[in-house]
Amino acid sequence: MQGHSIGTLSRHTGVKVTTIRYYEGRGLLPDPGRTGGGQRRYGDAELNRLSFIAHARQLGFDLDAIAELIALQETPHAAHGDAHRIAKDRIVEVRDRIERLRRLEAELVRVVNACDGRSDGQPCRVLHALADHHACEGEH
Amino acid sequence: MQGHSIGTLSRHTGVKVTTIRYYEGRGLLPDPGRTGGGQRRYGDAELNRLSFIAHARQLGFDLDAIAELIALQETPHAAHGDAHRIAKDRIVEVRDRIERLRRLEAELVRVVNACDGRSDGQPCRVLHALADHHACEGEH
DNA sequence: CCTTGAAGCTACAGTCGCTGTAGATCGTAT
DNA sequence: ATACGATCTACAGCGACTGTAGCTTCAAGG
Repeated sequence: MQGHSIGTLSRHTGVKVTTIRYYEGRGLLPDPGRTGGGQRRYGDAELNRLSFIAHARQLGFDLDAIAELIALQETPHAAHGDAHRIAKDRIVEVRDRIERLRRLEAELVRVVNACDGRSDGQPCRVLHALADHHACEGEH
Repeated sequence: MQGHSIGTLSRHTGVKVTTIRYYEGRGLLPDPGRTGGGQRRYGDAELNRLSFIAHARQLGFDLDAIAELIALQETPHAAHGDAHRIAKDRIVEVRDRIERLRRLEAELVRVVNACDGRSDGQPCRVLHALADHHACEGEH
């Protein structure tokens, strides 16, 4: 039977079979053709779309954003601004997340250093430091 | 009636009322005393524990790790090594996450730059760049 | 004392993005 | 013809909550 099976798509994209079916249910992939026995068969267009979805997911776009990007692909007009907006929003999100994680790291280091190197009978300072939010510099 | 209501605890810790009840169900908070009418009343010990949980959550510990940390608090012996291990594991996780996000940011910037500044009638390069994983430097 | 309105109660469904299961059927190589 | 892996549907479960419905209780004002 011609076309790619769902497993072939999975192997090519690294997206699990169950996840592909889930994407179909979410409307991110069109209903594919079926064999006489009811198994899905895909063409290259579906393979490309799935690659697009997989890559966008790896970049942290959520499925709604990806659906929006796909819709933009279908209507090439006026897609410029919108696609940029979505991608730029994502950059802002990522930068924000990096910043917060950096503060987190500093705080965790503080917590661990509160006790490191000691091994006397005292209760561990790590636990105390965790309870004590006031010692944090800046919010997180 | 003496003691803090669940709403008071919520206000002091920033943890939502429903979340406090959820923590109770998960065993992170003990079953509190109740008024004659069945409402929860808390003492300062519970308030402190909830603050601990809230702070640890902000630092990204999951509820299982927090349960483990609480158990360590109850048995001060031998808690040193374990508490340090948990916290240090978390630092490693956070650093790893920062690194991956940094690669992500670079990739997103690449995607946006693929088109930025142009506004002719061409289909947007952002969408093309998103489909094209091969152009990524390094994995993500 | 009585009313009112906010706050609390339980129980359960929904969120997101899958993942895992059960039990059946299909496709293909030998 | 048979065996065996791949695929099918349908649904439950994950983590960490959040939201809803339909109640009851508490505390303050009149």
